[in-house]
Amino acid sequence: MDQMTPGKIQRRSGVALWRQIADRMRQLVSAGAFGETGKLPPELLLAEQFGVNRHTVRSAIALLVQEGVLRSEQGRGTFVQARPRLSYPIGMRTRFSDGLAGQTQERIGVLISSQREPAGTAVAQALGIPEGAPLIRLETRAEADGRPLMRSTSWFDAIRFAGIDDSYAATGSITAALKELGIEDYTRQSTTVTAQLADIGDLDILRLSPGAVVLVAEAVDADMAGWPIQFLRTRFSADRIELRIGQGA
Amino acid sequence: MDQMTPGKIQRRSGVALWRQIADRMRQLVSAGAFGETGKLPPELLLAEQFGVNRHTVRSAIALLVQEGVLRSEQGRGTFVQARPRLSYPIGMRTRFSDGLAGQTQERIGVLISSQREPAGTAVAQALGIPEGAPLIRLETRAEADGRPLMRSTSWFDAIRFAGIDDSYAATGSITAALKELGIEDYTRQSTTVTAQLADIGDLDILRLSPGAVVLVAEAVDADMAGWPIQFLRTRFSADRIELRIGQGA
DNA sequence: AAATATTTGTCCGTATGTATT
DNA sequence: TAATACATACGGACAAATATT
Repeated sequence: MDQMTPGKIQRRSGVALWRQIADRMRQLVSAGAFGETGKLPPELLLAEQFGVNRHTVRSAIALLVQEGVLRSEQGRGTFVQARPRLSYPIGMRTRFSDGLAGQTQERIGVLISSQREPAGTAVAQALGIPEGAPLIRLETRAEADGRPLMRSTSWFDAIRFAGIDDSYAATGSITAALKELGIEDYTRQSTTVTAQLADIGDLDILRLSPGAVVLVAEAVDADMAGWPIQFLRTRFSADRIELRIGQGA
Repeated sequence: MDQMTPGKIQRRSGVALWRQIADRMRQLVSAGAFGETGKLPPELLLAEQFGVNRHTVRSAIALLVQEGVLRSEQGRGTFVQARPRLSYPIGMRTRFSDGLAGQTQERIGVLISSQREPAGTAVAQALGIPEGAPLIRLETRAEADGRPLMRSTSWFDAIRFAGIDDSYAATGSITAALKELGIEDYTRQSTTVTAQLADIGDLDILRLSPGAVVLVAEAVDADMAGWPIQFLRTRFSADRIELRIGQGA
């Protein structure tokens, strides 16, 4: 498939032309079209390729500039601003901090909220505990390069892991928090990956705009004896990340 | 997160209200809201919850009916039509036919097109061959339960695997086609997963509507000696599938 | 079995938003 | 900036099919 070919835009599809074009251009940018220089064709040429008026292309570019994907300079042109996708390894020893080491400068894990709640059906099954058992649920967000990258919801046994919310808040890392609670090591037991349109919470927490895509990974971690210790659901901003399986992960 | 809460709809966002509502309802359906019966609240109630007119909700429902997600019956109500997500295992021995065995009735692999082309940078690197080396590219589509589930582009060394297009067309299976060419067994070497909005080709081949999401898996298969034999890029309709890693995959 | 209430399907007209010229 | 065409969204009214009493 020729990635440079803009492709036809669909009218009366319920999505405004300028938004369709913005979505397509976001794709093109993350696919590395526009080459080394990152310079986009002039607006008039883009308008012609998409088969729309220049005003419509300008609306699309305005959104992408606001998102930080593009940068416009009067008289010079429009340029790609975004960095390449981060590569997130998934495997037996999946850990956020290790996985992205070397790919990004600052990495910050922030505790958004924590609360106690009884185990629902899905979580209880994943953790191998009775339904209704007391759990601690952590809502966290992680940033890379100064922008939100993913948000996670994780569930722990409230008795065995009492105080993990405070430990996480202090360390900003699940691995470190578990270590404070006596878990020296753990492994990933299973991971399930799906993809969706970003929901309202994603738009807010990950600072996305409507129509953005999120990768959703649900995983179970177990201690070295094989007992499940946490169930977590992580939502990644799909534009910024790829999940890598195998290859020494 | 309360899955039943419709969430706020944004006006003037470049996405029509009926499409935002359709996207949200598609999510709710695949999250298993609407319970065992699969019966949706009446249009008037939905309209009230979303804060729009009944006609707007009807436009959203009309799209989902056309997609096969919902089914409307005059006088009775509107019901969930979609089946649960298929679960696709990713691991050393990933194979389409084995992976989905037992989950779906009919499974058909169709050859859309094939052609010879020189190796591009990415493919050459993945297959460990010189750039510009002759390749055979296969475009295929697979259906499950009578609806398109995924489409794949795969690249093979044109010399070693001459005639694989005919073999695939005849058998409808990569595994079978490779066996005809003397490859008795092979393993998955690596997989990379991303997610995007469906592009024009996806909309056409997978029969999706604009705003749909696709899971993209890029993988390298190697023979038992560890030599790469194929590079493939598979695009799954994200609504219909989840990728499962670990757990005996 | 009959009357009533619910729920989806269709039609009208009008106001606003989007895209082009 | 203004004029035009079309898509989107709303409100109301009624018909048709089904469910309830």
